[in-house]
Formats: sequence, structure tokens, C-alpha cells
Amino acid sequence: MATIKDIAKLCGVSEGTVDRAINDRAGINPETKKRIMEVVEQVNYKPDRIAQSLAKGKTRTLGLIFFDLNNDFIAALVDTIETIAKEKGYFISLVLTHGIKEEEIKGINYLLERKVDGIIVFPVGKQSDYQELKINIPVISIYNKISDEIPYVGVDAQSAMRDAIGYIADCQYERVILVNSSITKKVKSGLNVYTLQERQKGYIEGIEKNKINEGEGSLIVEGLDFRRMDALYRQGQGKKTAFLCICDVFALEVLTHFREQAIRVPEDVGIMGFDNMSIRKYVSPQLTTLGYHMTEMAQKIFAYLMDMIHGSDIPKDTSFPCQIIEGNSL
Amino acid sequence: MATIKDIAKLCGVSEGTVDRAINDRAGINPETKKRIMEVVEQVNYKPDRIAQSLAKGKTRTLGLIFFDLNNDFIAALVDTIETIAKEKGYFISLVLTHGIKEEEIKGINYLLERKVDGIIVFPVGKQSDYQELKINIPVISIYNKISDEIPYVGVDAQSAMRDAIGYIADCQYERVILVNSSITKKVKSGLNVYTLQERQKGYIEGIEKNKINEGEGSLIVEGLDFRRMDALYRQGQGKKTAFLCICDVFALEVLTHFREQAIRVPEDVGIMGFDNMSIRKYVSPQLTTLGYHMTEMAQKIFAYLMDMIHGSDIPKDTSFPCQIIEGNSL
DNA sequence: TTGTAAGCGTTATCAT
DNA sequence: ATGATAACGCTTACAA
Repeated sequence: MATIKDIAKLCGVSEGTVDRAINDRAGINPETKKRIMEVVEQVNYKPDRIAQSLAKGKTRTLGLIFFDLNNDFIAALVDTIETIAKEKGYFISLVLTHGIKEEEIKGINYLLERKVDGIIVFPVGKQSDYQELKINIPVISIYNKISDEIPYVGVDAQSAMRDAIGYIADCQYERVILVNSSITKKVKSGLNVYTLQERQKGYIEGIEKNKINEGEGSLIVEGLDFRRMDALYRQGQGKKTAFLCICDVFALEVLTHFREQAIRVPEDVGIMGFDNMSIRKYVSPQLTTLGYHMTEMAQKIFAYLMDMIHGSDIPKDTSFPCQIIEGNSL
Repeated sequence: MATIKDIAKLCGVSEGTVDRAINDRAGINPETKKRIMEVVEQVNYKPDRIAQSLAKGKTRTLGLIFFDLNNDFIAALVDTIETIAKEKGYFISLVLTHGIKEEEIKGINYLLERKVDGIIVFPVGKQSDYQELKINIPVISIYNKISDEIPYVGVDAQSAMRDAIGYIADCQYERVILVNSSITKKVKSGLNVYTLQERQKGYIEGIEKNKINEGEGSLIVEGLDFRRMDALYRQGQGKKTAFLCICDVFALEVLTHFREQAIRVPEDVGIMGFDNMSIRKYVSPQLTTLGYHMTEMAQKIFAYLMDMIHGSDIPKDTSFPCQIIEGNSL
């Protein structure tokens, strides 16, 4: 690979002059510039971004930290961010944690050593974990809030869930069972359960407000505990029951579970998800779910990160509203 | 951030000695080393990977170039590769092309400027495009072959499709319609259609070998042209017909299409996909498809790339066998 | 307008 | 065992 030095030698000028030509800097004779640029073309010069990064202290690389790519709304988010970033000349370094806190810490340290200009993280760690990391670059946390200092962008999960219960109630359901992730276990392991908790809070508010589960209170299943789901379902004694699931993947699992037992959806039991995964349109009955504008959100996240990188302040807390996406599962 | 220079000053030794301590190099007094390492701890020293990269000429970063993350088998591939790579101390730079050749070229150039140690690409470009790029680092192409020189890892799509037709024939189908991507259009645009073509070749072999489509020959739909699908379906005049789709996403679209018209699957029409997307288990009837060991393939791809990076030769052509994954859509 | 040289934070070679 | 210094390829401030 040809370097600036090579070109300088080839043209009989100094490295500084070549730099002026290449980077359109002022103070260079158009003639000289033209001559240099011809050589640049000839030798197919490509800048060494590593050297540039070292010299400038900026890498034009963004770090992305996610659980995994199995949820297609995460994949969509990564996709959108990558596309915008590339447009703006930024690169994406991807780190997957699989929900393991140690992996997240390791990943962040890696990104810090790699001198990325900013980080977007769907965190599994909490404030205390992040304090120890001493992060000195812009960070935006999404879905899970870390602290009041680290900007957060997410969805208004709480009111979404509350509204969902209202919608379910309107469909004449008398009971709504929440299928959450194994939140208790996660809390015990010191993991960040912000969005799970928000969703659960919304559920609890919803059942109170809509007089759902009368005499039973909140009915929560943690994890895909089908046995408990069956028990809770039967306990309803013919009352119209729905399962509100923390995410579409869970909803699809529950749907499949009941289908295998010849319990019909929505005739015998209602199901609702959260995320608006693209695949929900392929299942029958089509899943009713909660969605939001993923592309818009991704754009906002990227724009915010750019603002931070350029030294501007951004709101500490941004939430996108959710909409009920009607299907036939209720 | 503390640098080696800082530590050297703090310890009253030279930078070379600090380097010896930090990187476990020989020729250092254990006492000195201990003293230095304590300071390293204290100041929370983290190596600057950018500076390391510049000095060593290696970035320990791998470039991944894919169409997008919408297909969950691609997402799974990225996921697996990222996980293995991180274990080995390699980083992932992700580039998405959305099937646009110019984006791919730009992306590769970016990665080259970023001095990644190797590239894994699901190419949309062809040999001629790659020749111009003058790539001087290890590259592995997956799914689509670029040339005889650039190592390729893929699946044995041709025999898989042939076998699929055999399987469909065993299910008493008399007609099989291939739903391919818009391959003609892509060929015209100069895009790489290797795997699409392989799959189509397998289809053609299959129908000949199994006496399918007698009197009709190969019946191929390009793209999700539902009108043409309907026409071809009706043309069958009650003969048992199946749609063999180039990928699961297409299969699910076709499935949905027929369901909407109250044409039953598999009673009235059979459907088969390719990819073994994880979501196929959620749809009813469960999709019959062709699958392969994605994790194994990802591991092989990574291992090969490491071999190349370390100067070893690897096979130019590696294909993984596919298996028929039975569902209820045939 | 052009050249020079220090600096970015490492690594690596050659003295001492 | 330790130190000094060039080198990696670029940017940038300053000098000519």
C-alpha cells in the first residue's frame, strides 16, 4: 500500500503538501495539487484509517452492544443504525453479550481500548457496574436505563402495557395473565431489568384500572413456565382469559403451546405480544402486539449519539410511544 | 487515559521496560515488573489498540459483509461468528449492503482502509468487481462463489434441491413449481447469483430425475409474483402441486398468500422452504424446509479465516450438506 | 506556497 | 536487565 510518504517522494514534494492535496486543505498551488492527485490515482492511494485515528484521536467507529441478534427487532435496529452510520462515514463494531454481564463489561472495555467514538448499549449491567467502568466517551443506553446521567432512549413500555390491558378488557376478557421474563432471578443476579419492570408496572396498573382479574390480583408467570400457565388458565374456570406476553417471541411460544393442546386462539384463550416482530404476520392467528417506530427510534439514537460526540447535550430520557398492532389473537 | 509513557515516568523506568512488564516479555527483573504492574493497576492502564494496530500492522478485527440482518439465518451466522471471534480476541466490524453492489465495494474499501485482518463476505459482486478491488488480505466468500482463487464456503444447494424434489415426489406430488428470487433481473444487473443458480440447477435436475411436471418442464416463478403463482397453480388442473421456495421467507409469504385465499396447505397445495429459519416452528402448518448446521459452518468459516490470516492454505471450495427438515407443509 | 518536525501510543531493534 | 530510539502513517503547528 502506498503511503503519503511514497507519494511525496514520487512527486518530489513534502508530506505536508501531499496532505494538503489529499484533504483539500488551503494553501496549495492548484498545479501542485493536480500533479499530486494524479499520482494519488495512479498508485491507488487509500488512507490508513488506523494512522488517521491515532493522529486525530477519533476513530469514526461506533460500538454497539446487544444481547444477541435472535430478536428480529434488535436485528432491525442494528440494520438501521448501520445504514445511517455508514452514510455518515461511521463504522460499526458489534459486540454481543448474550445477556451475560461479564461479557458486557469485557465488551465495553474492548470498545474503550479500541477508542470508539461512542457506544450504544442495550445494557444488562446496572449503574454500579457502569460506575466502575469509568467510561469517558458518549454512551446511550436503550431499552434499559442505567442511571440518571447516562442518556436513555426507549419505549414507553409502562403506559403501553396499561393501554394493552385496556384494549384486552375492551375485547371482553376478564382475566389477563402476564408472561414476563424470569425477572426475579435476574434481579437476584444483579441484572438490569428496567424495561421488564416497566412493562410489569404497566400490567399491574392496567389490571387495577380495568377491573381485570377480580379477586385474583396480578397473575404473573416468570419465564416460559407452561405448567404454571396451564394451571392459571384452568383456574379461570371458563372466564375469558388472555396471556399478555413480555415479547413476541414469548407470545409465539405460548401460542404454539396452546395450539399443541388444541386450545384455540382466540376462541379459548387470547394472546398478545410486545415488539411487533416482522414474522408475526406469518403466524395464524396473526399476533396482536405492541409496536413502535423502530426506524425513527434508530435515527433518533444515532442523531443523539452524534450530538454527544460533537459536544452537545441531549435529553437524558427519551421514550417512544407504542401502538397496539391489531391481529387476530385476541 | 494513562499511557506507557506515563507509567514509565511514574516508575522511573523506560518505556521499553514497561512494555516488557505489561506484555510478559522476557528480560525483566521480577521486582521491577512487580513494581510496574502495581502502578499499571493503580492508574487503570488500558492499552490503546489503535496504537498497537499501527505498530503491529494487525488490528485483530474481522470485517463482515452481508446483505442485511432480516434473514434470521444470517443473524445467527453473525451471532455465532461474533461469539467465537470475541473468544479469540477478535473484533467484528459489520457492513450491510442491502444487496447493492456499490455498497459492497464501498464497504470493502472501508474495511481495507480500516486494516481489518480478514473479511467474510456474502457477496453480491462478482469476480470482475473483486479483481478491481485488489484485495490484499484474507477473504472468504460464503453462499456465493466469487472466483476460483477466493475461498468459498457454502451449502450444497444443488443436491439439496435435487433431493428435495425427490422428497416431494415421495409425498405423491406430480408438479413442483420453483419460487426463485428475481434471478434474471439480478443477472442483468451484474449481480452474483451463484447460490440462486445452484438451487435452480438442483431443481431442474430434480424434476427431470423424478418425472415431475410431465409435459410442463420446469416451472419457475421469479420473485414473489403471486399472480403467476396462482396461474401456474390453476394450470395444474387438480394435479397435486407443490411450491418449492428458494428461502423460508419466500415460503412463508407463499404460505400466507394461499391461506388468505382459503387454499389449504398441505391439502390443496404443498410448500417447502430453504434455510430452516428458527421462526418456522411458530407457523402452522409447520414449514418443511432444508437446513444445515449453521453453527458448524460458522465455526469452519472462522477457523479457515484464522488459518489464512496465519498464512496457511485452506480449501478453495467447502460445501456443507443440507438435510430435509420435516414439517407439515407437504 | 511549501517544508519541517513533533506528536499520537505502541512495538521492536540495538546498544549499554 | 534496562534504556534509547526508530518506526508505524497520518495530522498539525510552525517555520521558511
